[in-house]
Amino acid sequence: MTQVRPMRADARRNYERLLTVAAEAFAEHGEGASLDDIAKRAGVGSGTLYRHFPTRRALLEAAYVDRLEGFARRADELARELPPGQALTEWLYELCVGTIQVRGMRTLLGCAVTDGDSTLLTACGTQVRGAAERLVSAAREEGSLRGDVEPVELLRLAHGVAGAAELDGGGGESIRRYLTLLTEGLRG
Amino acid sequence: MTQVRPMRADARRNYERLLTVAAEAFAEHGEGASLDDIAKRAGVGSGTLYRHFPTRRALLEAAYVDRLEGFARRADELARELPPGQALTEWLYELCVGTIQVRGMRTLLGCAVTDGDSTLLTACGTQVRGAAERLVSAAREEGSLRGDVEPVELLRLAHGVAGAAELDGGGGESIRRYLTLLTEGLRG
DNA sequence: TACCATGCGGAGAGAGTCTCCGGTCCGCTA
DNA sequence: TAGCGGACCGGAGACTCTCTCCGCATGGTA
Repeated sequence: MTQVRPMRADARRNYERLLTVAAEAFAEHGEGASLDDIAKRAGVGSGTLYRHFPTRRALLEAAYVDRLEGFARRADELARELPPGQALTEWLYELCVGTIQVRGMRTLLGCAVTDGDSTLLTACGTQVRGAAERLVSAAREEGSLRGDVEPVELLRLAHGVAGAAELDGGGGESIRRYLTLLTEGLRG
Repeated sequence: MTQVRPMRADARRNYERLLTVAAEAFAEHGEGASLDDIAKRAGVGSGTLYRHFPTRRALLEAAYVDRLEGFARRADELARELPPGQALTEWLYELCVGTIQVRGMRTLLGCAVTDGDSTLLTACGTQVRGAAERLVSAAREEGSLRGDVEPVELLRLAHGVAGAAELDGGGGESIRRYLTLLTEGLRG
């Protein structure tokens, strides 16, 4: 927005390379992946990495914003394809799968669902929350979702379900199971 | 069990000191607390720390086994004091509170609920799972819990709920809310 | 072509982990 | 209660990772 001057060509190149490598590294080693190693694999000095991304968090966010935005878009797709209740369930499922598969994304999605302090993340957290709101209100209207659940509560519960499923080994079946329990409740 | 020879007095003293300090440090700084710092605060060299506890994990486990065992004992207390359904709910609540309050315990409880590779943890994980089983079967018999929930699933869900509540700020109210949603289900 | 701000890279300080081994001191025996 | 052997100690130091700093290279512009 306030990007007055465009990045120099070499800078832009390095920036992109870092993002690509970082996404791989975080997916592989989790969010603790070595930053110097990422720099090395991207063929740049560590100074360059830290200039573009002052903190580990900044890099993590930048590497995954597009996926986070992807979740938001996916919500609207599902809303078009399925009846509200199913769309919501399916979206939560995909959210959980994504959270587990891409190891570095766990925390990130968690934060996107909290009052963030990062502009970048806040922006796309807002998109995700917006998507959740649309799905939730449609499902409510249909009568398939209880009236008093806040969208953000649902997102946090999904995050929790992903955590639970991860303890199981993180397969899609575990996620489905825990989502079912959550949906239907535990009562006898 | 195969501890033929008792520890020498000074060794035992150091061991105990390390445990005390470690529990404090982990509670305060999370499981990433500096080990050398723990050694220093306990007044021993880092060599001593690593001799007693070869890995961070070993120390973390040793520092919290008693609390984990405490959870198991607490289950039986609650079973005596309250009707089965309530006892279960209350236990899960306390489990979540403990998980959040003692920062280092999060992962630990998670692992206690998975097929562990540590003898120490497996032992007390078994206690916790046993306690969960007793509460679950009582609640089932009473008819307040659906018949197809495995105790271990419940433990993992509780872990997830703690995660969700932590995103909220981790207050007791959040935990209660999420447990309620889980218990009653999300249906409209 | 020449200029210079933008951007680069990697040396190095700082913090943490973990090992190794010379030295200490506990606890047993006479 | 002195003396011995081995269990146990402590901290120096090698290694890894993070992050900063600054002399140097280079893309964009005139």
